[in-house]
Amino acid sequence: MSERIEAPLIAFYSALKDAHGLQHWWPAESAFETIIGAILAQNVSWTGAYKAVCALKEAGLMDPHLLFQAGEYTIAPLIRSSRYYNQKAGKIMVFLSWFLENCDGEISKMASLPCLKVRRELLTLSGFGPETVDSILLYALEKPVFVADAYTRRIGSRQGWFEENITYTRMQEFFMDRLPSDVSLYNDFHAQIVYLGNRICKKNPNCSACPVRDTGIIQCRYAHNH
DNA sequence: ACCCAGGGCGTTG
DNA sequence: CAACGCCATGGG
Repeated sequence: MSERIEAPLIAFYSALKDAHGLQHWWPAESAFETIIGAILAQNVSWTGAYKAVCALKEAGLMDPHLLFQAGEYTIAPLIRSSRYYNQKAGKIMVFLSWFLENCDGEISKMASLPCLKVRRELLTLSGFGPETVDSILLYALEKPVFVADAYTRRIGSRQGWFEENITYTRMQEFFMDRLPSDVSLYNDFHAQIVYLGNRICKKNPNCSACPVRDTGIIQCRYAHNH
């Protein structure tokens, strides 16, 4: 309850923002598109996920009712570039079933439901884990929910903030306990972590060219062989 | 040829 | 509980 604000964490974020600029997440034309994008972006590069988003838009299907009517076997080939496209086509249908049933396919209704209730319910859907659900809450519904991920774990542990094997929940609490409840801050903080995480070594925590600690000036795009 | 990307689930030991 | 296998594209 005593949410004291920790300056070092803010300073870390500021260093990243100063070095790389605001990331302007989530790139989408609508909140619904953000949700679909969050599903398609699971464990794949954003370029692949974004191509799939565009394919759905070009097919005129970026709409809850039309997408649901199209069915998973129609959308699967459209989203090939998002990698596990058969699974993801199924996940989209699973979400749409919930969305149409509980919100009539209207984002405003979803946003007006209690955040924790939505979080609980989405987490029961097959294919929707904490990161995807929290991304939907933060980036589509603009709820003050901090999104953690594999990069957050990697970077946070290299910073000495927590152990590498920390759970998702505890990692999320680490940030929410130390940051003001600010949607814009949560938004760009996670985006900065992803930007940084994308260009540091996955395997070598001690890579001298990976400037995770302190400034955030990037030198290592794991271009060298360890 | 390799590595890895804005995860999550099901199955083993 | 951890440690895997599975899904199955595309860019560097």
